[in-house]
Amino acid sequence: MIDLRALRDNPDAYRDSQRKRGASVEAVDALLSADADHRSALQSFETLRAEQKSLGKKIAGADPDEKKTLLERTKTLAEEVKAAELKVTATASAFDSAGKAIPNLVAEGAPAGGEDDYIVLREVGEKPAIEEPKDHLEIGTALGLLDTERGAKTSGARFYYLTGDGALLQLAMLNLAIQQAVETGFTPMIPPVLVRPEAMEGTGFLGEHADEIYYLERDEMYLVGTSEVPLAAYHSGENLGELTAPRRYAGWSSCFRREAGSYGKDTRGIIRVHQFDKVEMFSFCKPEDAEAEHEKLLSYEEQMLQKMELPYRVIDVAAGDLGTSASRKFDCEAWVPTQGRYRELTSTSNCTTFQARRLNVKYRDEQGKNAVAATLNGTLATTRWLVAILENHQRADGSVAVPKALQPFLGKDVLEPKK
RNA sequence: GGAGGAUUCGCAUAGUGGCCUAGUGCGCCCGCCUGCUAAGCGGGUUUCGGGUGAUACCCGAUCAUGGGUUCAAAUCCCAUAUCCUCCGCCA
Repeated sequence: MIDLRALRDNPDAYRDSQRKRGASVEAVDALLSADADHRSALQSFETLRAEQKSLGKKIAGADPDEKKTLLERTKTLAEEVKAAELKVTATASAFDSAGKAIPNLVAEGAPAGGEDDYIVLREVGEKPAIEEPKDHLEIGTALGLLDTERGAKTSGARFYYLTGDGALLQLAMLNLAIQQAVETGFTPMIPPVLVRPEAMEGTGFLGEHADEIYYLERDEMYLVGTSEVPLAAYHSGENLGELTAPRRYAGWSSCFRREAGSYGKDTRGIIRVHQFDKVEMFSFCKPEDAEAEHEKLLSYEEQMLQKMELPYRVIDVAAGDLGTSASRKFDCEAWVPTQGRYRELTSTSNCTTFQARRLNVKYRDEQGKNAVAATLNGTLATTRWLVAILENHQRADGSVAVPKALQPFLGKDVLEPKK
């Protein structure tokens, strides 16, 4: 939910933002007029209601004769109040949907345009020179790390088993991510992955992502596509107090995505799957600290990528490719040798107060007033990283070198083909 | 799956149709008193929205949520959610 007061003050900023996203500029004016309608309906209701209340008070203390005449009047008034209230309900819901139609205000520095209009901020690391590289599926299968055939047998396309050292490799990576998160002041969390509609709604995923989400109809619950959802909802309806430093959480969870509309895309291997595991960073902070916190989250992501010894680049995602809640987003993309291109491994978004306004997360500002907090999220490791690790660290003899940082967790420095 | 109980301000509680403008205690904030501290004394303290780009003032909503009854609902009725206790089933 955007800041309505800010929109009233400066509608042009929101029109510009919509333009940058390639979204509807008219939506801003639709919201403004819905707001005006709602406020005028609210005022007539409140006036009538005030009259009704004061009459009610008179009746309580009136003598019988007086009471009778007063009752005559209140009866018609009760009708009017009811009608006015109905109108308020209607304008409120129109206003509400008009409000939800507007995504977060795009940050000033973010590039305008669509998916391909990102700006490359930097490239880090050396792309490995591999003659005839094998892809991660071939390597993973040969080394007994990965079994997509049996995954499909059990659960269908886009499911897989991580087996043996493959399972250990993922656990090692996620453990390292949690360890790093704890060292940098995050509280580790293992959250619920089934959530109620309010949690999904509050994080803004039921809008554009609705098709992507698994829904359990019998229980009215959703399977989360990221632990961002339960982490954001963790403090919903709460006041976090002074919030002198960002409140940071690192969630470890399985993530579930329907991948509707991606038929034929990335069907090979585990680049795009229905279920994967992830360590996700999530911060609550003061709005004025959000930009600095965003840089921090990005730097933690880069630290993890460097520990995995992966060549990567950082992109500043264009406005049209931002999620509903994000005002700015940086992705880190790792080099994938067999594809000859960079693929997204992490994504960090600054949601400013957009998400927190929906979830009703507040803090106490310097004047002691309640104000809406800012939220940010970022990826620290996911199953997809295994793709980049296997492909970049493959060696001519068919083995895969284990990044130094993972060796203590894995107990070995190389993954050999099984004999 | 079944039976019962609960849900009121940050916390604990009072409140069974109009005198509830929701009381009290704790906590918190301001002040007084005190050579310090504690105690004591006085005052303030739900949240959200509108009037209204306003620390004052006025109005409305808010007693888990949504409906209903009524001129009038924290209070009565219905549904839902959550928590607790017990019974059944069970990985």
